[in-house]
Amino acid sequence: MVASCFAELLGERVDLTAGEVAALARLEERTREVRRGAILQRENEPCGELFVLRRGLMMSYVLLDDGSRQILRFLFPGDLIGVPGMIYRDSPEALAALTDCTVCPFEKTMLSQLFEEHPRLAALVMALNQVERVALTDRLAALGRTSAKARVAALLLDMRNRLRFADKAIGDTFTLGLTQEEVGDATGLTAVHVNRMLRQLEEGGLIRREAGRCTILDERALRRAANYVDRYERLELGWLPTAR
Amino acid sequence: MVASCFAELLGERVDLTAGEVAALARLEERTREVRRGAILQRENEPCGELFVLRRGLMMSYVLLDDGSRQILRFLFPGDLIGVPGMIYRDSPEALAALTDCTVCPFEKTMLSQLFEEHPRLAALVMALNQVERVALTDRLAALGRTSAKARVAALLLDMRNRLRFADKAIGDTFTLGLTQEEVGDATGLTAVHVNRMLRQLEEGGLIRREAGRCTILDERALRRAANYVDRYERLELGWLPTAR
DNA sequence: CGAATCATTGAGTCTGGTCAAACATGGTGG
DNA sequence: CCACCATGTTTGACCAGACTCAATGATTCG
Repeated sequence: MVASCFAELLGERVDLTAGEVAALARLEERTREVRRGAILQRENEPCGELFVLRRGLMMSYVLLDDGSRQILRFLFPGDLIGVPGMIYRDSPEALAALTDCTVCPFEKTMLSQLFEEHPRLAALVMALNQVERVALTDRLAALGRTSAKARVAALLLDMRNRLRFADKAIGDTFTLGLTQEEVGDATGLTAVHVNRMLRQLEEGGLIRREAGRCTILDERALRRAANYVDRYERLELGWLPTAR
Repeated sequence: MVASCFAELLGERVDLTAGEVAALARLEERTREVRRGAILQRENEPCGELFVLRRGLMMSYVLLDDGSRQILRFLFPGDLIGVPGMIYRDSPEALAALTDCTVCPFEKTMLSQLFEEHPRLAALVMALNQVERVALTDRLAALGRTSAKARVAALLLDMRNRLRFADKAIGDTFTLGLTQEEVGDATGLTAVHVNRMLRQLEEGGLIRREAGRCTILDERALRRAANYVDRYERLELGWLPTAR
């Protein structure tokens, strides 16, 4: 096993030096197990720590007054999670495990140490923040201006791509690992309507579903229906400072 | 005039050293004027530069296939804009001026220099990125899970707060400076429906409108209607590395 | 003063929500 | 192995919030 899951993720983008790898490994010295369904961080409760997600699938979400939930983001191994804890006393979002997970908690002072000692890593972390930011604005535009069908299609494509990033063996068939209610909470729809949209996509020959697995039959058409752009591709990182 | 608009914004959060102020001033050595209505950066076109917004109100937005527009964010003096240009060759979002503006373009290599020489500023920039990220997720939740009235109310509160941040003299009355179509494109509604929601807020005694100005009559009720939290307040920055 | 942009209002439509029931699935304990 | 329960999926009938289209006022600007 690699020393650091986060280093592995960053290593996809740039060649890390031994010193950088060592610094990143320090973020993952401790581990904690989180059971499927368990809540790692509740909304509006103090958040002293940040985490690296090492294993499993998690989500961040908020609950509204009327009890409805908006899922903000799905979290994959290598993701830095609970980052808003860096600047707020109480967490603006909740973190929960969708599968059994392993997380590595670390103190926020570790981050400032990273910034001092490894400017290139700091810049890289900020670059990945930007990727996340752009992915969020894509979803914002989807919620504001696209149809229910397009939002569901976009979610399927995004999940497939992110699952594939972790497991290169994944092709056009994958296990979504979400209930239709969760898909609805991510796309701003009801579970019932998600079901109808999945059916439409299936009837249109864009996807096939069987036994909890989903196959993308016509990726081009699905991308068109979804207005989807993969933001994790083709990053320009030539401007990064030199490694230390 | 202060050397740097960005320094002024950061200076609201921490006491900057002379060296830091000087480094920030280098981001704003050049200036460019942008006319009201002009587009500084088109979507999907190469974006070589980043900018500091020095004067005026701008917005970032995306256009969808069907011609509709989603406004992602309104931009105020001191904001770093076009940041996604840091990692993508082509801009994922457009930038346009809502009033006559002054911007300060700078190269992305300037950023890496900042990261190397001023780790505290790098951390601070990242912290402000997080504020922006959380503000975006608030809007995501609003678009996904709240009513039209709530979204319009949230926009009013947010614009008032951000205008007040720049001009402390602003109280409960302010000039919104947006057309109802722009409000709609920011909230995922049509201009017609925005008009009806404003009317409802006015009839409910929450706001008053006259001659393009808006007065918040019952801030508590408006906050409640909007589910609004000001994310620009109460940041915890004690963990920042020491200044250089 | 005319043209253009923006705000307002009404009538009718449609996308997506609500409610409720039936159906599938999988895990559990007897 | 099977009955049972909990959870999740599917489907139908109906409803409502938000959209569309269209017309009329109000402002602003040249």
